[in-house]
Amino acid sequence: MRLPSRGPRTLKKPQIPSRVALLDALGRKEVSRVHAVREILHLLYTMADAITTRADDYSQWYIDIVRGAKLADYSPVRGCMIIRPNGYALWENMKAALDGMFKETGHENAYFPLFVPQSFLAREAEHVEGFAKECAVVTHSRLIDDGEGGLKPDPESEIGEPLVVRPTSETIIWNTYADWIQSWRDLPILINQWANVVRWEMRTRLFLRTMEFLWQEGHTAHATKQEAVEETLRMLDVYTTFAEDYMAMPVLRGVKTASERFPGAVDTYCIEALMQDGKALQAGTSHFLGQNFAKAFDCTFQNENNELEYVWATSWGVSTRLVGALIMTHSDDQGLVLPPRLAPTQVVIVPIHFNDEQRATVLEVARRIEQELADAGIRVELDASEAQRPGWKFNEYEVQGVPIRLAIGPRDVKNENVELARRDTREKEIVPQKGLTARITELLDRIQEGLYNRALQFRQERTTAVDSYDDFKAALDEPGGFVLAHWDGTAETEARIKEETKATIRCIPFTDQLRGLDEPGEDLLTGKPSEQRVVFARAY
RNA sequence: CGGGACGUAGCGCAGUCCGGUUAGCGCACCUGCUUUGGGAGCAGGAGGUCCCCGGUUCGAAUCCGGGCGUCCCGACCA
Repeated sequence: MRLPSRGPRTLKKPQIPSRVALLDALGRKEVSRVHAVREILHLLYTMADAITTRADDYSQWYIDIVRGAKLADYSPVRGCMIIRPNGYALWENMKAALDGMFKETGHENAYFPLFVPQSFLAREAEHVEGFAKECAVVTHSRLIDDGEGGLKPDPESEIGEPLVVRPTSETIIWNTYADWIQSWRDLPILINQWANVVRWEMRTRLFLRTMEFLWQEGHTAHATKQEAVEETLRMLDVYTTFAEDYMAMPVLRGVKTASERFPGAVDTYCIEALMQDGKALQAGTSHFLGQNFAKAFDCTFQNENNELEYVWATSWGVSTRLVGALIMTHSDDQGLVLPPRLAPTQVVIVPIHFNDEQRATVLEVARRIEQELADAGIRVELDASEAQRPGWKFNEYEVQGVPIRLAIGPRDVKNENVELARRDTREKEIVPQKGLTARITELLDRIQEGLYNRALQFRQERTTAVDSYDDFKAALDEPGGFVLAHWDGTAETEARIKEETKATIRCIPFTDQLRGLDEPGEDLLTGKPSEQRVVFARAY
């Protein structure tokens, strides 16, 4: 049973069956029972107020979290979402951390156009094939009265060559790089852009799959293959560090198989995370593009030996999908759980008082603590609003995933204590005001580490190595998650396994992650030789 | 694209079968009082082109025709 949560929602909950449907199900003579059934359902739908549990319905739980924590709304545009301040603050914190790491590794930010001439997209054969089916295309520049009180594109205003709303920017960027690069002295070019992209998708899942999303895309140009490959792997390392140190989300690193590769890439590397429902989520990708785009856009340079060579390329990106990954890695049935390093608010203070006199003394202490924490660089918020009562606030901040909550009431003022509640374990304790800042600084670190360890343990419990197809199928259901198995390297086998089990090869992992399991073997299905195990999973 | 359901206040719904007071209920919202250590109580209040167009009728949320939109299942996609 799914129950609606508090507050306005545009989301349609499952609807109570109509009278007609119930009459069909129960029989035409059961009119009174039909009324009773609908009455009961109606009561259940309106009286209770909870986030759907993960065990009950995982995808509904996810939607309840996103909406309950006010991260995003559905929009009037099908397939698009509205990122609310809470969700955007998370993305901003991710951006800030990543942007710093990009700068540290020598990258600069720039901005390229939203619109890509249609002909650009057609230049690289695999690239077109990969993206052509999901492009939004602009063909007109003007609206006119349609004579029926509405508007329509002015047929007179049809623009010459249609413009594609960028699904990714390789083409327009390489068209530009071709102008910028003549000599080996112009290389490398290390550019990143923060942007939105549009991919015309059928299904929507907030943050995980929407038509428009926000991301960063790095595009680099190099003089040698080796340098480009090194860059590709360097950025994969940056993503790994970000995922593990900031998001507290362990990831597997590896390279994609040919069928999962980015259209136009020579090699696609990825980090893969495991969500709580046992499904894998690609959390970031880094592509070695070889000379494919350089050739498509005739981008050459003269090397030190006065020879003309094509430029070597990389591109790499992460998107607002990471917000979805964050949710599904840590959150519980009470709501969002955020790692302190990314939490927009790390500590919330809730004052409790029964009269004006108490209000004054409680707030005085609360403000002093707020100031001390802020001075220590902690993101702290004092909620002194009288619009809601303390109990309501407790719940609200729990749903929103604030890592630490402090409650201060008259009792605490008198005893020079505060009540400290941590979101990750839901433990509460009374602690002295003295030394509070140091305690909280240390606790935030411990929470960050604890979340990572919990997620890592979860992943380890759901990573299985198997050597037979029967075991493989069993492991996908129980315990689920990542299944390490041998594969003969052919697309045919990969496709057949996908067809039969819905599992795909998430990556061919770097072998340092396969401690003790890096022996060669034989393919599950065909028995043909395999150099190493690959990671299978059902995926988002 | 095929099959099914739905469209009434910000949200969730009742009322429609069988046409007839001023279209109701819960949540949310506004005002006041009492409250406040885990989603407060009471009282008062505001909020509606009943998806749109046309028809039948003395009278349409309700019946009829057409249109639009949304959701679910399948197909497709990842």
